Amino acid sequence: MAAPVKEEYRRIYAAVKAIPRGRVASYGEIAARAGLPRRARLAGRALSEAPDGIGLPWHRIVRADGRIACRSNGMREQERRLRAEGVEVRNGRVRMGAHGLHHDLDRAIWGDPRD
DNA sequence: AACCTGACTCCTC
DNA sequence: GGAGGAGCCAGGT
Repeated sequence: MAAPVKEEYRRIYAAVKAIPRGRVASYGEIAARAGLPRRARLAGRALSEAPDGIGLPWHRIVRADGRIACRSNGMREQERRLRAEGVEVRNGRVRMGAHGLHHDLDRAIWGDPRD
């Protein structure tokens, strides 16, 4: 028997929750981490339908180019939350090179980009 | 089923 | 860096 579609959402939420504080990831990256390659849009949809009460760090998800994707409200809030955890946001844009995932190794070698 | 839309991404110019 | 277009997948009408 096939699992309900919600299962895909659950995986995406898990991937989002796995993002460390002060770090951001793109929709595509989240989808990939959830075992759903090329489903960036699904990640976006999943987040748009995500209940607020489950402690999901939705603000750590931005577009691949580092820009905040939210069309309607939430954009301001996302920016505020990111700054609150040390992520540099400028003109609704995040420095992916500095805060993106898969930079853990670089950070260990070159040091914290925020220094 | 066709058509439209969207918290996406990539390429070209 | 912005504009246009194509590929992408899921939902709503």
